[in-house]
Amino acid sequence: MEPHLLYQVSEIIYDVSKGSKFFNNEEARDKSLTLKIDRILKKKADLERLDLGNDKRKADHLIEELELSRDLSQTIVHIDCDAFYAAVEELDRPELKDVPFSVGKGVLTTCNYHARKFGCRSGMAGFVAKKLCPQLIQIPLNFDKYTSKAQEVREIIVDYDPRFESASIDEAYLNITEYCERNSIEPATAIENLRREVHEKTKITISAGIAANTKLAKICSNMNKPNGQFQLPNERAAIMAFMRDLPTRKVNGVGRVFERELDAVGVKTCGEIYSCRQYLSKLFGEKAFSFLMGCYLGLGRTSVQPAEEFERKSVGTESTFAEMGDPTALRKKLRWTAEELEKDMVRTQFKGRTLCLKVKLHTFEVFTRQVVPPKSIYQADDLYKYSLPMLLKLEQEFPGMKLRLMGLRCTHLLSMKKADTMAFFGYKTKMPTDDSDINSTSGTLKRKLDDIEEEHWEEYDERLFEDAERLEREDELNELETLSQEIDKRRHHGKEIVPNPKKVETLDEEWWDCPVCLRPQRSNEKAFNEHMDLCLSRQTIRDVVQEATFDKDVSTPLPLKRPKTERGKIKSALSDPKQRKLFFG
DNA sequence: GCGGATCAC
DNA sequence: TATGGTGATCCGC
Repeated sequence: MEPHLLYQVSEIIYDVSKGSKFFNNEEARDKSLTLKIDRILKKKADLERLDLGNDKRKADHLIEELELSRDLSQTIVHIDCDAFYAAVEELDRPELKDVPFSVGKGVLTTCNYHARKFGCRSGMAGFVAKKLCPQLIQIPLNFDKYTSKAQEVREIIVDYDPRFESASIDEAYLNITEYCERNSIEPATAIENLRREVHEKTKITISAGIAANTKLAKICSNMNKPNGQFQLPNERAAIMAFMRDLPTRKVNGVGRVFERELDAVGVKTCGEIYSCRQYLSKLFGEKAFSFLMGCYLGLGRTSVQPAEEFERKSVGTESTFAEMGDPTALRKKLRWTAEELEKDMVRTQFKGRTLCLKVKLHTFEVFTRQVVPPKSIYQADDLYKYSLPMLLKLEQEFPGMKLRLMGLRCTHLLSMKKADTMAFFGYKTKMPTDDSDINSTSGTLKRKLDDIEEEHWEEYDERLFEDAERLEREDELNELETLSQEIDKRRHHGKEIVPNPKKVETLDEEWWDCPVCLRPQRSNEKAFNEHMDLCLSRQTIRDVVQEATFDKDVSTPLPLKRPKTERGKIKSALSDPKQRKLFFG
């Protein structure tokens, strides 16, 4: 975009935004970022007076170490559908092709390239975009449509890498090393074919980056966008040269804030990271330090992994609404939010051991509060019961508060998928391993699988898979009930939990120290007892898990996160015809 | 472990 | 008139 146009765009954005609550909040955030940067600069000035020889050696040592780990043997590809939602909409409504339009009401989720010429961007408020481009057509989201289109694309890329990794609905990482070898084809040619095939079959254009690892591939897919590709050779010199002049912001993980902070200490490009290496760890922390060293060297992950194999860490829901201050209305909204979350918890088959309430005030300030209920929960009644005290406390903290958003999220998840839970609580003698074969699967599913193997998968009736799923689900529910009771017994030392569903606890000013965890707790007797129960039960769970999971060594801490079981993998594989094919030859 | 903040899409 | 939802991670305390 031309500089003078760019200026006009930002001027318009400023004019329509200034004075709004949103804008005021942005300004406040900007101010605090400026202060943070001042602190960073002062710290750097202090460091400059010190001898940082040690830090420099530490950095150089890390560079050496990282260099040894450099793996140039893999060919990784990042593919990215161009303006995906907009492209899908255009297929249904070809008349949109030549006019600027955006997808998403209120805030633009994405927009086509015509709209971008006017300065419209994803994430922009609808009314601002309309100001920039009065003829902009705004259409609502059709999530189901995008999901099914994405599936069409995936059915093609699976032929290039059956273990591809979905990074989001419209992005994927592939490892095509083996594909290229097997077909004696150059990566660039293979990806040209892939892009052509995707376009022919789905009418979606995609951009691709080809490089030695995921970090580089992701950057490369942005180089010739839209509908283009870029390959960075798997050579150290080429990679170093590429990174040297690359603005830090281009790297995944460097956002608006980190870019500004780095800029302030004189780092605009990844190459400039090197000259600052002795400061980085003290200025930005150890994690950021090694991340930046990886950026300087152009290192990244060389493995890709199906997304289903990643473990989920939270389930949550949130929504924005017209400013609301009436406590009764807020309770009603909380109740509704709890009901929404229950649906997601059931859908994903999890209970949560902690519950997090998020609110956004009318000023756009965001606050979160969390509790650990005395048991893991997922039902709306429980979600509401345990989040209400947090809401009440916030009302005390901000008298007369008005909200524009409310959200609930469960973390420290407990999987309700039977295999996981059984293994977790020691009902299986051996933890499933990653590469265990299909025969290690037990129960209903295995029998079904044995049957299937005798037949040809393509001829197998889809409904029988559903039957298997349903049978298994019934099994799970029954066993889960038994298991749940067993767990509760163990967790509470045989004490009965007395439910008290209606009474809302008041928040006392007084605090007592819990004798188990030694932390201050509300002095309300019931709440205090519940908390103590939890503290005790945590210890009990540790004991149970250690007994069940480990032969001798009980020093390992509570494994909150467990590897996904083989059974889970098989189930996800069965839901995809291409992968099913892989399983059965 | 909690709450704020950042980041990606 | 008016600025999203979901999930992850890191830091300071």
